[in-house]
Amino acid sequence: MVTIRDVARFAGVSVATVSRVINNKGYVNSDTRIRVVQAINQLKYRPNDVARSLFKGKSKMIALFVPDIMNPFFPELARAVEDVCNVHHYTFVLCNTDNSIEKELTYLNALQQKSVDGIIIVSSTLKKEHIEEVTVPIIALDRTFGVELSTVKVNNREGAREATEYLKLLGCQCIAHISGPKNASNTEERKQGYLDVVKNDDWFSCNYIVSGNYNLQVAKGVITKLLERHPEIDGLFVANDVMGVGAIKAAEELGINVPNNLSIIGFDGISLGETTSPTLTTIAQPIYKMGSRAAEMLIELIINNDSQKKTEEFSVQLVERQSTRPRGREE
Amino acid sequence: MVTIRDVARFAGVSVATVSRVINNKGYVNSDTRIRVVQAINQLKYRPNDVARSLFKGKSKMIALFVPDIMNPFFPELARAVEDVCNVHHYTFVLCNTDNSIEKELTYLNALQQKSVDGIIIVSSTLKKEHIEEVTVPIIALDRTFGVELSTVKVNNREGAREATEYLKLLGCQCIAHISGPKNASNTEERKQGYLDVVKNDDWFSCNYIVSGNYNLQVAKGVITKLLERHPEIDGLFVANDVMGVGAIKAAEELGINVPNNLSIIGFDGISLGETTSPTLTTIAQPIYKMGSRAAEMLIELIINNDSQKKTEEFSVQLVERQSTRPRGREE
DNA sequence: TTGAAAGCGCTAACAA
DNA sequence: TTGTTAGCGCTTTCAA
Repeated sequence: MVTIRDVARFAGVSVATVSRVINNKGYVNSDTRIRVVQAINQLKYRPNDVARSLFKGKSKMIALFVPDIMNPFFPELARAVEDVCNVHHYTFVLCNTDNSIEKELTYLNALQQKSVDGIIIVSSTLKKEHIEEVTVPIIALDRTFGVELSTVKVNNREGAREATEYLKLLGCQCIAHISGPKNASNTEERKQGYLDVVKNDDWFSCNYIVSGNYNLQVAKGVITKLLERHPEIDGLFVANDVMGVGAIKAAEELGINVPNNLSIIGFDGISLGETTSPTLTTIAQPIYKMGSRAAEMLIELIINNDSQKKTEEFSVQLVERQSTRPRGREE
Repeated sequence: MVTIRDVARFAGVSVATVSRVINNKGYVNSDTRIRVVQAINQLKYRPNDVARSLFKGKSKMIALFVPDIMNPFFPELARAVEDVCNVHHYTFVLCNTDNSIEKELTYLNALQQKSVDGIIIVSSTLKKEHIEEVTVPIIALDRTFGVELSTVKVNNREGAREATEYLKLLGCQCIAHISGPKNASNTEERKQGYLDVVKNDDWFSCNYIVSGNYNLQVAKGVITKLLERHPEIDGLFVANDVMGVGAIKAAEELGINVPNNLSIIGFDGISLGETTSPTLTTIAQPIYKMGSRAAEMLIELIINNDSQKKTEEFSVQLVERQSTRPRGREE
């Protein structure tokens, strides 16, 4: 391995001068600089980032915690974060947590030992006491957890209202809601948005809310049961698109025509919703933008170590596809 | 930050002794050990991995290159690699290359500066000369590129043969092939497998092979044209599932009934193929196994620095779903 | 069984 | 404008 000493020797200068050249910092005579640059090129010298990290106490690495990269909502988020990392010369570390507090804590420890500069976290399980000892900057993404942190998310409640109102507008008379896992903050927000719209309706009953755990198979199962038990349901607001696909599958197997006899709307706007038949109407989040914004905020935080917490809330957008249709207007 | 010096001072020993305790290496009196352990716990000491890396010249990090994590084939691979990393206490770095040689070279450089211990690469663009200067162990995954490296892949040619023969068995009289991008090694292998089965048939013509670039939209476009121009086609072997979904969509829009009038078989076995309607028959790869095996091989390579190259070829499996059906047996 | 000290490759304070 | 040197926190040789 070629070190800064080798370069210094080769160019006939001190290591300090070489350091000045490679960091473009401090006074260096232009002739000297040229000699150094030539030496660097001749020797194909590359500075050792580990040594730099040791001195600086920073590693130029950023980590992203997601429950599971195999869940199709997360790759776009990961991609966005990585792209921003790239621009700013950070290395991107990906951590799948499986919503396990143990894994999260293990990662938190390991990453700090590696002097990771900052972490973007999608979590439903972390609590205040776990984060308190963490000294690196953290951004919460997609959902909050019991800690006050700078956050990037969407207005879930409003999006859920919009979804439910849209179903009403189509003429749905009985709208059920498939919700996410209890501990996720956005589960509650989306459920509230749904309730805002329907809770005072005559037909409404709590039985129309069931949890599908943000999981396709689980959702498909509970939706099948729900639709069998309640044939009066003609609208379904499903709290994410993965479960929305489960809803379409469930209806298909039950022989219920979507959208003629049942309108289904999801939440997220992942591309999976475009591949089903019918394609899935949804409340789309600006996923890529959220990921990249979170990364940018984190990098700002790393640089300025600003202790002020701020939440950036993006707005969602209704994307009309084939799984919804006005009641009584079959084709 | 608590350092090894602090622990040493607190325990009344030297840093060498503390080092011996935390690494469980060398002689340490059991009383001394207890004192040190207590000091570590009291002070909540965590060794600094950056300092360790600097000394060892290794970082306990592994990187994975994929074209784009948003392509649904790659998350499972990434997940597998990360799981294995976890078991062996490696940190997992994800790099999206977009099939760009510039990005790949930039990553290769950056990662070496960070003393990354090894790299798993899915690439169609890297060449011998780019890899020659790389000193860290590398494993090729999913496809080969012009370098002799230890490799984990499936027997694409055989899988392609199996797919095409399956279509023949169903009674297809005219089978087209949608291939991947020219530069990917598995594109050629799958195309060869297809040709093995059909090239001597009377009906066969090169016009039945078109490239869809492993991309849904591109594939959908070319397949639409192909089916319009050649209504005689009754079987489609599509070189990956993403394009297979494009094929189903194209047929749907053209009003061609799948599987009654056209059988479609994909390749990969990603779960996306289960969400379409009809679901996609496919040649499934053991994706998770391949990822985890690649990671295990890499870690072996890191430890033993064995220079011997070996290729592990997994076998594929036909998964019959709804997009294929015997000719003349409509339901 | 333990400790002193060199050194991994780099940066930055200080001196010249 | 340049060089000397003290660390960053750790591991490991060598000597005691």
